[in-house]
Amino acid sequence: MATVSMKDVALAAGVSQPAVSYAYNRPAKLSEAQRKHILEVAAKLGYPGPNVMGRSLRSGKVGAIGLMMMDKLSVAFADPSAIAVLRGISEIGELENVALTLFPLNNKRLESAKEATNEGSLALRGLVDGLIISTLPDNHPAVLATLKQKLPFVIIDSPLVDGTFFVGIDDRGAARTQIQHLLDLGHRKIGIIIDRLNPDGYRGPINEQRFRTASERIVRERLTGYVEAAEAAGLGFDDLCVIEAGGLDSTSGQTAAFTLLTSNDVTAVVACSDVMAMACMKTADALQRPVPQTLSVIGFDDIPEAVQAGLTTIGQPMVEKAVFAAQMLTEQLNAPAGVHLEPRQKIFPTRLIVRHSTARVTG
Amino acid sequence: MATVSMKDVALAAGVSQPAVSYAYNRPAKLSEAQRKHILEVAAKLGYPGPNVMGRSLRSGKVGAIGLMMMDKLSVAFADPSAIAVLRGISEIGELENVALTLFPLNNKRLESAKEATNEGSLALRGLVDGLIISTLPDNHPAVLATLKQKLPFVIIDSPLVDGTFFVGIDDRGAARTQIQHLLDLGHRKIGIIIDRLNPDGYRGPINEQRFRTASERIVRERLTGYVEAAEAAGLGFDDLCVIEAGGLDSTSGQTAAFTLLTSNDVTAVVACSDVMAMACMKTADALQRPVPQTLSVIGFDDIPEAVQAGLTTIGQPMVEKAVFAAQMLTEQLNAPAGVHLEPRQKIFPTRLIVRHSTARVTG
DNA sequence: CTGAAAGCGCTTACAG
DNA sequence: CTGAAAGCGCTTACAG
Repeated sequence: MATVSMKDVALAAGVSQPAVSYAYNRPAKLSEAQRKHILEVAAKLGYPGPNVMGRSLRSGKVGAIGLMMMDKLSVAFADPSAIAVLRGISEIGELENVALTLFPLNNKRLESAKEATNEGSLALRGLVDGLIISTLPDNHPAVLATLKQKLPFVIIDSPLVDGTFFVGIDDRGAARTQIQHLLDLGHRKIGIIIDRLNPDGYRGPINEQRFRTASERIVRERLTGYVEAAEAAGLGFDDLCVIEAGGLDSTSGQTAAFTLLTSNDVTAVVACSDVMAMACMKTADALQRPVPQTLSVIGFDDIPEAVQAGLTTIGQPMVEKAVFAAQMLTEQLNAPAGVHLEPRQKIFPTRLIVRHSTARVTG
Repeated sequence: MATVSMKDVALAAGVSQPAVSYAYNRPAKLSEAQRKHILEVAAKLGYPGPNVMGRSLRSGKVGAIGLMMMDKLSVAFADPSAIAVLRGISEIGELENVALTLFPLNNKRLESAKEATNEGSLALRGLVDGLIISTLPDNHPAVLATLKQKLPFVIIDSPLVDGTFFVGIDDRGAARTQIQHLLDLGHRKIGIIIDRLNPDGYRGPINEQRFRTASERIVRERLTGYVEAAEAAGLGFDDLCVIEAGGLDSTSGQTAAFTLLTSNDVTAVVACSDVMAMACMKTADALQRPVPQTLSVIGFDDIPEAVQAGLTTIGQPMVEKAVFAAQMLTEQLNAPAGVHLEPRQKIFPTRLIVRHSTARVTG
C-alpha cells in the first residue's frame, strides 16, 4: 500500500483517525480550524480522499447497480433494445448518482461461472447493490448466481423465473397478432426470420426440434405464437419457412433474408424484431422484390427507425419497460433492511401498427 | 445486517472464520471433509458467498474499471465513437473478467462535483481500479477528481492534460487535410458543420469569440485546422460559414445542415464527424441538392456506415485507439505496487479516404 | 467540540 | 491440515 490512508493523515495532523473522517463527511462535528488543519495536512501528504471501500464496508451500500446482458458490449449496444434499456435506466432520477456496472456475459465469463464450484464464481455482492438483467437465456448461470447471492434484481423480458421481479410483454399473444395481420391479408406462403433461439452461433433454417428446445424465451414464445396462429389458419410448422439469423444485427438479418427469399416462394415475411424486418426489406430491395407490392414484411418492437421506413410492426414500450424495471429495483434498494418486498410481474400491452410494408396478397 | 457472514458460518460449523474463507478460495488448505462440511453449513444458513468488499479491502483491487463520458448513457451510446470505445475495451482479453463501470457525467453529477469542497465529491477510489476517460471537455472536474484520487487512467482524445496517458490523433493536421481536399477541388464557398464547441446546449452559427473559448478540444483543434488551411488559401474566418449542431446525433446534424444550406450559398460542406456529414447528405437530398454534383460533403472518422454511403472522409482508427488505451490502462494496473510508470502519449495517423461525395466545383 | 473503541467482511501471513 | 491474530480503510455510536 503506497497510498496514504486516514490513519496517516491523523498521525501527521496529531488527531484521531475518526477526526479525519469527520473532516470529510461531517464538517459540523469539527471546529472550522480543526477541519482546515486536517485538510491542509491531508493535502500536504497527498491523501487522495476517502476510499469508497471503507465506507461501503460499513454502510453495506456500494453506490452502483449492475446491468447484465448477453454478448460483448460493442455488440449489445448496437442493438436498439439495449439502448432502450440504458435510456430507461438513466431516466430514473434516483439512479442518477449511482454508477452503472456492465456485466457482459460473454462466453468466457459464462464458462467460468459454470465450471466454478456450484457456488457460482461470478462475485457480485459488494460490487453492485442490485441488478437489472436483460434478455438472458433460460437457466443462465449468472441468474442463478444472482439469486444465490441474494442481491435485489429485476429481469426484463427473459428469463422468466418464478418469484422474481419481472417486466415484459405477452410475447406469444403479440406474435399471434403479428402473423394474423398477414393471414388476414390473405398470405399463406409466409417466411419467418428470428434472431436467435440459442446463443450457440447457429444460423440457417430450423426444425421443430430446435424450436422446442430453445433457450431464448422471448423468441421461443413468439415462434410459438406464430405456429399457433398458423395452425388455426390451417398451416402446419412445416408450411412456415423459419430461418434463424444467429445474431441480433442487421448483417445477420440480411443473410437470413437472402436465404429465405432466394430458396423459398414466400409472399410475406414475419420478423421477430424490427432490425430483422428492416434487414429483410433491404435484401428484398436488392433482390428487386418491391415491398409491399410483391412482398409484405412485418416487424416487432417499433424502434425509432421503423417510422421512417414505413414498417408495419408490433409496438412495444421498450423504454417504459426499462423505466419500470429501474423503479422496481430502486424500490427494493430503498426498502428498510430486513423488509422483503413481494416480487411482482408487470406485463405491458403491445399493439399492431399498420404502416406501408404490408399489403393484400396478389396474384 | 440481515445477511449471513463468514463469521456466522464459522460459528455454526464450529471452525474458525478463516477456515470458511479457505473453503471458498483455497480449497487445498483444507481437508476435503472439512471443506464439504463448511460448505454444507453455509448452504444451510443461506450464506451468499464471499462479499467482494471484504476481499477488495484486503487486496486493494476492486475488479472493475470505469469509463467516463459526457452525456447520458442513451445519448452516448447512440454515437459510433462511443461504440468504438466499448469495442476496443472489450477486445482486451485481460479486461474480459473485470466489470466496466459507466460514469455518465451528466450535468447533475458535474454540478455536484463542482460545488463540492474542492476535494471533488466524485468518489472513485474503491469503486474502480482505473479509468478510461473519453472525450471530456477541458478542465472537466471529473478529470481533476481522478487526478486527485491518484487512480490510474488513460484519456482518449480529450482533454489533453500534461503528464497523463493519452491516446489521440493529430486533429488539427487531419482537419487541414480534410478541408484542403475541397480547396483542391476548387471550392471557395465552404460551409462547416461542427457538433459541439461547448456542452452548453447552444446551436447555430458561431463567431470567432465562441471558437476561441471552446472547451471541446478536438472540435476546437479541427476548426483551427480548417481556419489555418482556409487562410493559407486566402479565406478568412468570416468566409467560412460555421454552424454548431449542439449535439452529436443525426437530428442535430440535419437541423444544422438545413440552416447552413438554406441560408448560405455554399458549394461544399466540411463536417467534423461522419454522423454530421451523413446528416448533411440526407438534408441535401431533401433539399434536392444532388451530392456531389451540386454539393460536396466530406466527413471525419470513417465510421462503418460511411463506406456504404460513399462518403469521402478522414479515416481514423477509432477502435485501435480504444484498444491502445485499454492496454495502457492494464499496464498501469499490472505494474507492481509503488512502481510509477512514465506517462506516454500515442498519436495515431489518419488518412484521407476519397469516395463519391466530393467533386470538383462546377459553374 | 474532541477522542478512543468497536466493527463492517474478508484474506493473508504466521504459528502449531 | 488447522487455528488465532492482525489488519485492509473507513464510519458510527458512545463517552467525555
